[in-house]
Amino acid sequence: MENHHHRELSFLSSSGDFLHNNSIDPPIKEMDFFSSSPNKNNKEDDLDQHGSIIKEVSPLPTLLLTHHDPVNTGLNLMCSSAAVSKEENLENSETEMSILESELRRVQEENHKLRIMLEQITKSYSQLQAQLFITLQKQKPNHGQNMEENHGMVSEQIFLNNNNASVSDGKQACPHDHPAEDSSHSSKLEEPTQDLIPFKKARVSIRARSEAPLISDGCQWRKYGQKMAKGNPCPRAYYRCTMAVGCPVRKQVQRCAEDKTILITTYEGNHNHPLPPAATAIAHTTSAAAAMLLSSSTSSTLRKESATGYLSNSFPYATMATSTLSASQPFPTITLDFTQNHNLSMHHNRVPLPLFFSHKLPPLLQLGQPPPSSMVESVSAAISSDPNFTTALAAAISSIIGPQRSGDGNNNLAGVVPGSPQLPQSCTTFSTN
DNA sequence: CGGGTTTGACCGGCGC
DNA sequence: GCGCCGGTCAAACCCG
Repeated sequence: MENHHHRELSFLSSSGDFLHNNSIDPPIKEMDFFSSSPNKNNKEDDLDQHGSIIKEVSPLPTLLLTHHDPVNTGLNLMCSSAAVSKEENLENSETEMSILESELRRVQEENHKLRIMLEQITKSYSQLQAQLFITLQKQKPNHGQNMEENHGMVSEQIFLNNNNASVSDGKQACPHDHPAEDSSHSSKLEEPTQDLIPFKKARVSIRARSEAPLISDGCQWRKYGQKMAKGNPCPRAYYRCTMAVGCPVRKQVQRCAEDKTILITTYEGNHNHPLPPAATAIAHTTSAAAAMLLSSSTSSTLRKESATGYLSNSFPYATMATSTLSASQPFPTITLDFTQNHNLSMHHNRVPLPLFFSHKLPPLLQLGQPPPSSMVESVSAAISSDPNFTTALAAAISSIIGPQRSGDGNNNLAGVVPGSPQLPQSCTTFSTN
């Protein structure tokens, strides 16, 4: 667990470093607040002599302070120069003090902003947890009531599915959707068994364009089967996670029948072991999607048009995808469609890859647009173009907070990361470029 | 030789 | 009951 936590920190830290290289605006420095970069230099030492106050007031790391090199340089010169008179030293000290004071005020302001941001993040996090908790509670009490609720859910999800086409072009023809099977499958949802094992059946689908036969998602997979699916000339491959013995996570990989450049990868289940950062982030995202799906399934309050917003609030790069809910399949499924981000690119100047996909996923770099020349530029573009950057930060923090709180069993939002069996098992479909 | 892939067989759910 | 279909198993095969 500790090791896992360390990995999460490293993941975020690296992101912070990328951000730090962008000298556009203060939020970049705010990300450095979470950086554990051991950046020690003389300037920091110099500041330490005067800066006990600074350290008490603000926990901001040295990276933030080192932005103001002239101040430190002046200190060094002042202390080392024997030719400077006492008066000049005094004057310089006063000047320096005023500079430090203004610096202190600025840091305090940034600290205040950080606090506000953190509060918002915590609030959103709590809301999501509460929503998930309510969902869990609703499913336990009496099945009779749930039957009625699910009855409503069925009709609603049928409604949602009927609107899928308008959200995701070409998706109808994909075997995952089977629009023609709506009636038969929707009737299944009325069965009590759906109430008994709803989590086990939850699925999330993500579609994207990819020439690669498989995407690298940070996990290790072993192929255990391949089948020809009805209505699709492309075979469906079955994989299971081999990162730990007995890990229940499985995934299916299949190309869309209509557009074979679209790769559909499906994840199912919760990992029972620590995950590498990339896989963790994906697991968070997919689990959030699954949680959202399950929440909507039971509460009947979440509608399709809010699905993307729901996801983008907790995992902002879901805004790159079109979210759709469907009850047309044997398992309730949510689809994150990344095949349409050429539209998004009109709104996001250069939409970088989801941070959590990381550089380990080169295929995803081909999402319909030229890849950024560097992660620095990617993140810079994200900052400058993505108004939801603060929620991106929230996602990153969630990936840290989640594992830390796993002990209490209630605080894991997306809980997929190591062992949170009480949380919904997700099945996510990735389509990559 | 060990680990991963391939592929036909098998199983269970579902509709007719 | 039968057939279809999705999902899984496991022996054979491949590869480094």
